Amino acid sequence: VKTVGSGKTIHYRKKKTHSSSSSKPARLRDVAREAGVSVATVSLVLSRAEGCERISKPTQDRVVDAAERLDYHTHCLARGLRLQHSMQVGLVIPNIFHPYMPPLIRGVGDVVRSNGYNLILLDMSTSDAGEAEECVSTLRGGGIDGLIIQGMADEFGPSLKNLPVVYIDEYRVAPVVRFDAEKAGYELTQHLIHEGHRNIGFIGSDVQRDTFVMRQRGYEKALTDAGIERNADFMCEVSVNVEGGIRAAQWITSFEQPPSAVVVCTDAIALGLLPSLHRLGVRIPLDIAVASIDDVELAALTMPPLTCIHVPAYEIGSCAAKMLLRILRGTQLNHEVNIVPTPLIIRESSRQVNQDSGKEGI
Amino acid sequence: VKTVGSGKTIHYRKKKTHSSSSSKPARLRDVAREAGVSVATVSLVLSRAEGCERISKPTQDRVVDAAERLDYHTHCLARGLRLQHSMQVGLVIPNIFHPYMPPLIRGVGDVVRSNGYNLILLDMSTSDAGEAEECVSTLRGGGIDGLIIQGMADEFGPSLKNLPVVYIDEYRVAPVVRFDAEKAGYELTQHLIHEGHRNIGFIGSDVQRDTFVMRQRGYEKALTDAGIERNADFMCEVSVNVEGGIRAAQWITSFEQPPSAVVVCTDAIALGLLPSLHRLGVRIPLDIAVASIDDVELAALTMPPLTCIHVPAYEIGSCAAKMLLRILRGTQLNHEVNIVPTPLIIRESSRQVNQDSGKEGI
DNA sequence: CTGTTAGCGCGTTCAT
DNA sequence: ATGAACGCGCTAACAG
Repeated sequence: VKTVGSGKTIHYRKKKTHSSSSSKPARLRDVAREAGVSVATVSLVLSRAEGCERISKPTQDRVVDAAERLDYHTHCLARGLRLQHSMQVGLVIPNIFHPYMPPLIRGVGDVVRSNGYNLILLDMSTSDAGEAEECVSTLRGGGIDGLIIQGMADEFGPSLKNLPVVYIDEYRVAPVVRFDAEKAGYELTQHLIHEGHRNIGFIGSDVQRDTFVMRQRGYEKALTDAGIERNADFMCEVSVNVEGGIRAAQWITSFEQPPSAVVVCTDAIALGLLPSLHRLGVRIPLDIAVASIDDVELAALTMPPLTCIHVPAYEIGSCAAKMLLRILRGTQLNHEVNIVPTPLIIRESSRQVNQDSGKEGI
Repeated sequence: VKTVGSGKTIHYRKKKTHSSSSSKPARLRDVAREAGVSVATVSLVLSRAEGCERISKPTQDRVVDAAERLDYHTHCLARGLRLQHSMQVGLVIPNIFHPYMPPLIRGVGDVVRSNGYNLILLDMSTSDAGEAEECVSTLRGGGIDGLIIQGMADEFGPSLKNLPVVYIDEYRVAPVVRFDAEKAGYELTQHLIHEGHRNIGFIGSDVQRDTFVMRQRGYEKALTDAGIERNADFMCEVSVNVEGGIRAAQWITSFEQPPSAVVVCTDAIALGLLPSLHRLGVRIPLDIAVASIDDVELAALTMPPLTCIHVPAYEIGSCAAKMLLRILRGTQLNHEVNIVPTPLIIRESSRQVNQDSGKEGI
């Protein structure tokens, strides 16, 4: 019986079931009692899996056996508190509905999980600006060891102080992994020019994220470099989803003299655009050629198959996760900028002549 | 200076920066010192947001002010350890690539987040059976307060002991939220029968989850009830993704006398099937009518638009989350089975006559 | 080789 | 109205 301070002992939990098959989960001390050793020994044996010196073999066996019997599982919170890490990383995304997201999330998830970390998904689609920051603020205190932020760098100001962060698809922060969005817009436009188009439109995003600004800049630069004058009438902004594509189709058909080709800033829009144009009687690529950025899985299966800049979402996610893990292991990479390659995939939506079906995607 | 036990004091952290702008995050005791009160007072003021009696107004202000100055954030792990909850729930899904998942995830996320919980996403796509269970096992100890499991009930055995769980789309466990998959298969088949079809095929899943078994059972029952003999040749099993749809298209075109209609067990397959059939020269619904289950966003934009049983993924997710929260608040609902309605959405892919485009989805 | 115990940061009871 | 101290469960430093 120990006596501390003023000599009083307060019992928070009156019940002290010594039974080993209690409904309460087993604790370290329960295992220690069951195995007839101290908690330190149990901790030593169970934490260093297999690589545990100092403790005799028979003792180890007794401990492992006892833990098994009691169905013991380390208490994450207690362990985390002691070790000062939660083994959790957060992933902040603006919109889980974009078909670009699932592979990106899986890329992050695969890497962090195989390294013992859990993934906290922070889908900010339905949140206002302040909520995202507040949400992360809460997590700051021990909740997460690091953070990956896709396309929402602006929403987080000083609240990220002293928290390891890796960004995705950003241009004014680091460390970051992204593809060259300007080059993507440029190459797509250039491709359409090579196909003989001069009146090329651009369907942009109504949210002003850096990656979208760069895509548009690439489009504009390609026109300029080819000596083609820009026509502001041929540019529009819609929401980044299927609805946006539907609206873009209406926009295109509203012209007396529509562009002969359009660059779409992202597949999420193109996926709505193509079927909508088809229903409005616009033939692709005969009446209008279409090219887009992302190359999500379904882009190869639109009618006709969609010419795209392929953005490797899974690789981007896993790369970001790997970078974050390096930071968590102590490496400083404050200024690292990782740019992943984005090949141009030419399909029928932009080809003038070759109309034979049945080749792509099957 | 206090003396406990053998009278020795070990200093884990030698440095004791009393500066308020240290790089280390501020702790409760730092705020207490800054405000000139005890930690108990600070805890009292900061935990009960605004609704804090007992403490005088000026003291409260001093505390709040000090916390603000030091950029104090409660340490999740410490708080969780003390309160015996992590304020985190897990969501286990078999495959984030299925277009049914994003709205479901968001449904869960919205509800839990607005109740102060974080969402740990456990995407088991790339994991073998044991890994899923191991993963959850680790989380068990304090890591999560509850769990939502979609379509993977079999993978988890006794490891879920004493952990609040809500299932989605399961048939042999509870509490659960699901739609009536058998009715879905039944109504779709019945619809095709009403459209005049007799030779109706079924494209099933090659993984044997209950929901898929029930969908097939509904299809079979509808045929039986209509007095149509089942033809095993008209049933196949493919992987639940776009590739599966592509393979299903090849399967259909391999018949000399193909079925005049098919029920597809899920949109993920149908999304690959439709364009593939189109490329193989099969006209829909003229040569073959198609109907599917899920009604994901893009189902309204296929060519032609896809007849579906609409499954409200967001509602299912949010319903499961609400049920879990009720359990976490102490309500027992061990046997609750929540079945959400699934309307039949008839579109052009199954209509024999009405071929006018431009009505659906725009 | 094993046991004892401080302390991670917080919430809370009891005493003042 | 406020403060002192315990303990949530675990790891690690140190004693034996």
